[in-house]
Amino acid sequence: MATVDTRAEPARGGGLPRGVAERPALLMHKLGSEIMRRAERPLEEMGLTGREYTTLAVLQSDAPTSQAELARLCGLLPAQLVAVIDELERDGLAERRRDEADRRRSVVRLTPKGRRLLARGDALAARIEDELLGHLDPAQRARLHDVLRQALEASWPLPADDAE
Amino acid sequence: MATVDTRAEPARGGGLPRGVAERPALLMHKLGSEIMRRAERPLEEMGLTGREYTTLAVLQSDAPTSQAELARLCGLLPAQLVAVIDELERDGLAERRRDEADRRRSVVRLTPKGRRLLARGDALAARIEDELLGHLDPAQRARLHDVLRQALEASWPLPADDAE
DNA sequence: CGAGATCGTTCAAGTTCTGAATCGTTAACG
DNA sequence: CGTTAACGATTCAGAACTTGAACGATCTCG
Repeated sequence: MATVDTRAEPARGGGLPRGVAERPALLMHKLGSEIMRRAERPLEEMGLTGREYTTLAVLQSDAPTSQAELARLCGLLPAQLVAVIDELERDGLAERRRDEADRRRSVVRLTPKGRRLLARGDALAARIEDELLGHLDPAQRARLHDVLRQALEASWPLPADDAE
Repeated sequence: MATVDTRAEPARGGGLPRGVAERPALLMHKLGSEIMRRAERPLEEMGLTGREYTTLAVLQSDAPTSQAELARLCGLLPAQLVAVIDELERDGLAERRRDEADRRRSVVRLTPKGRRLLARGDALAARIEDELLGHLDPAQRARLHDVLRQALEASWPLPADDAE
């Protein structure tokens, strides 16, 4: 049972509200936005948006064979991805190439510059992770990483089984 | 060191992309949105939006003394909260009362109906948590809950120290 | 009293999301 | 082969959301 028994208290100074702290689902959601909130400013200073960083990461690690697949992996609509790639290309971080085997597709590839900036983004992400998880030792952190990965990996098939 | 060493592989079927799975920060962010994504449809069926559910939760657990404080706790702008409270009030889930001690403020209180719907929302949240964390036993889950709470509680002061 | 701050609210401008329509290309199949 | 359907990338328009500025009412405090 979700341990929500909260007898409303005066609501102290600046802390995390109990209404959130007591509810795992809200906690997880808030953690997600907190990470973005913290990353936004520094990312912007290196000329990236959160979405662009994610896209670079997926480009490097998953080598998608089309924009449609890239969009799916990034959780974006194809129409949204167009603007992202436009921007990455404009900044020389990635480039489109027409797939000669199937000329409808354009394959997006990281440039060396894109790879370098992704590395800087990863360093930033690691720094933010340190800020948030400073109270955990490396083993606990690795464990948390596994738990999160399993949670998302196990739950992944669902988005597809859109039976309606 | 962030373990990102990824030699791009063919990008399998529907799974979680490696670009995300390997990066804790992206994982946490994705988990946050995945939760919302899953909650949205069922919440809508009970007439709530994610934001409204969060607001009900904070109302019950933190008893904020003004809309401004409620907004801060919910991570919303006061101007955004107006629409949320309008809607909650329209649905009979909460009500505004003018604070007689300081007549600028309106104190928002849950109605019994609001409390009941919040309980249903909590049940839904617990169900989604089960889906995502089914692979953890209760002790591990409690541990995860603590870890997340600590991460956010420790990091909370920062939003305030806007020294620029 | 009067200057300045605070609270809730409204409004307008900017941004983003979303779905439909389009164009070129490929696949299916009689 | 030739026609029809499907697919990939793109554009576009309308809706939805965010954000900051401005407002009227109210409080604080010298």
